[in-house]
Amino acid sequence: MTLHLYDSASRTTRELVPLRPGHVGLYVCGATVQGPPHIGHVKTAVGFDVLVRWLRRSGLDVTFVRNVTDIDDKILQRSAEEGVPWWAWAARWEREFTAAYDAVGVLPPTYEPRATGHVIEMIELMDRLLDKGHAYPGEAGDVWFDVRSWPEYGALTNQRPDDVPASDDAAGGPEEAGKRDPRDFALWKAPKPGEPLDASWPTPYGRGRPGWHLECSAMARRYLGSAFDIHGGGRDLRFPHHENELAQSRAAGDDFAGIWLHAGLLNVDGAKMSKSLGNFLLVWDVLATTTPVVLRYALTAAHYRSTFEWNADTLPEAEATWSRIAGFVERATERTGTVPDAEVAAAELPAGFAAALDDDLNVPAALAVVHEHVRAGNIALADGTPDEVRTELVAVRAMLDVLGLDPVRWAGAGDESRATRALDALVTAELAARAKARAERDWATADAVRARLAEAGIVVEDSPTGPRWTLGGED
RNA sequence: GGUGGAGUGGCCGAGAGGCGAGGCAGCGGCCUGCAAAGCCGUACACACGGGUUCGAAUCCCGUCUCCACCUCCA
Repeated sequence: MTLHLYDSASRTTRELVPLRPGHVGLYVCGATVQGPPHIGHVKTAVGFDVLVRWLRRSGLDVTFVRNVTDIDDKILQRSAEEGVPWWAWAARWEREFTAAYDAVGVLPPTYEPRATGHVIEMIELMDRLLDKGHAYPGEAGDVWFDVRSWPEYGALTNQRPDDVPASDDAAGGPEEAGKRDPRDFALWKAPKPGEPLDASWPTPYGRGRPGWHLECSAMARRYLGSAFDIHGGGRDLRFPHHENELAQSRAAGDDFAGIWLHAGLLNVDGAKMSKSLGNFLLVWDVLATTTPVVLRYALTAAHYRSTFEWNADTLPEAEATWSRIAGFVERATERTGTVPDAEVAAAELPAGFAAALDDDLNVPAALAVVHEHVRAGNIALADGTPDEVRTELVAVRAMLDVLGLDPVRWAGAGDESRATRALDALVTAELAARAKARAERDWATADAVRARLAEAGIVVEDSPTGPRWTLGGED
């Protein structure tokens, strides 16, 4: 079986057949950097990260482009309120997004183009649309897409053109003067009174700045070509953003995306996050209460297309499940020795796992296979041979690696620190005292040692090969 | 109003005509000096009402409820 994906344009599941054999071009709409990232942003990013990892693991060369929208109405407005140049405001939040993606293990894209760096490409695209009669300049210097000239408008979101609501671009403002149809949307926006001069660029139609939708069409073409394999984004972007992208690119003569992927959004306590409901979760606030890998696990564990229902149980449950998985990998590694990353990357994956991911990235079903192998590994650890333990360890790590969840990689270098070695020496001394007491059947002394260590956040577990210690959970 | 998605056991969460995915929690057991970890066992689950079928959580009709998008959205 090969990868099949649910294409939200045709509303069918389709086999991914790369336009260029062995290569996949992927464009994902990134953030408008107007404020700090919330967990919904990283939820979507983690979903596409699994896609990228699986494509690469399947032997495909992936060119992954994820844009940054670094200019828009809200950025101009917020930065003005804060008295900061708009470009400094955008750069600040762009760095925050990058840090948040890095924290949860989202691999960086091949390229991350900014809207403001691609005005030339946007002008070229507008020229093509103007030449073909699909765009026209408005009276105030804006450039509009002519919806009536494009009968396919509405195709992506299954709307008949007549049902498409009126565009609200500059609704009621003088900018709208000369608009031919209420549904026409802005390709290019003339500067509004009071906007900084450096927020506009010269064009053949006058100074102005990008309309939101234009940048993605222009940048996808620049880096992936006029036709490419997959276009992704959050479900909220289907209309108008992606509908408009599709219309302007196709009207300009580009084939554009082959498959459209839309990630389910994240609800908190049953409703969309909003500041007024008080259920708005910033990435940094969540990471103050848990570890990045637990957040990653929680966000990875649901299907990418489902609405993610976040509630108070989400993190504790993810923590419990993650501990089970990571605990096995840790114990197995202690038993068999470290498995080289290269061996993990080259290992054959269990068929059920691969089949699950090939079926529209069914991560929950894939994780069920992971758990089956964790159980088999635990059984081998109890009464199997080292070879059997190692086989399951490699399988589990290989599968988790595809999901961006290999515990060995997440454990990081901290375990080898001098502080850890010093702590190990002290704990080992304590455990030696406990072993002596146990040998003498002095349970009170033995339990006192264990209690003292527990007080310090150190968990002692006895195993067939002797006691082992770990640092306990966060709290 | 238009468009799309969803309702699965105490909770989370896949599946999509016949074999009870998986996880978390609970209960019983094994192991342990006691624990922990692990293992084994443990569930009249598919919103409601009809229908099709030898057989429906899955297909059809109807009803109810929830969510999202409809020019700020990931």
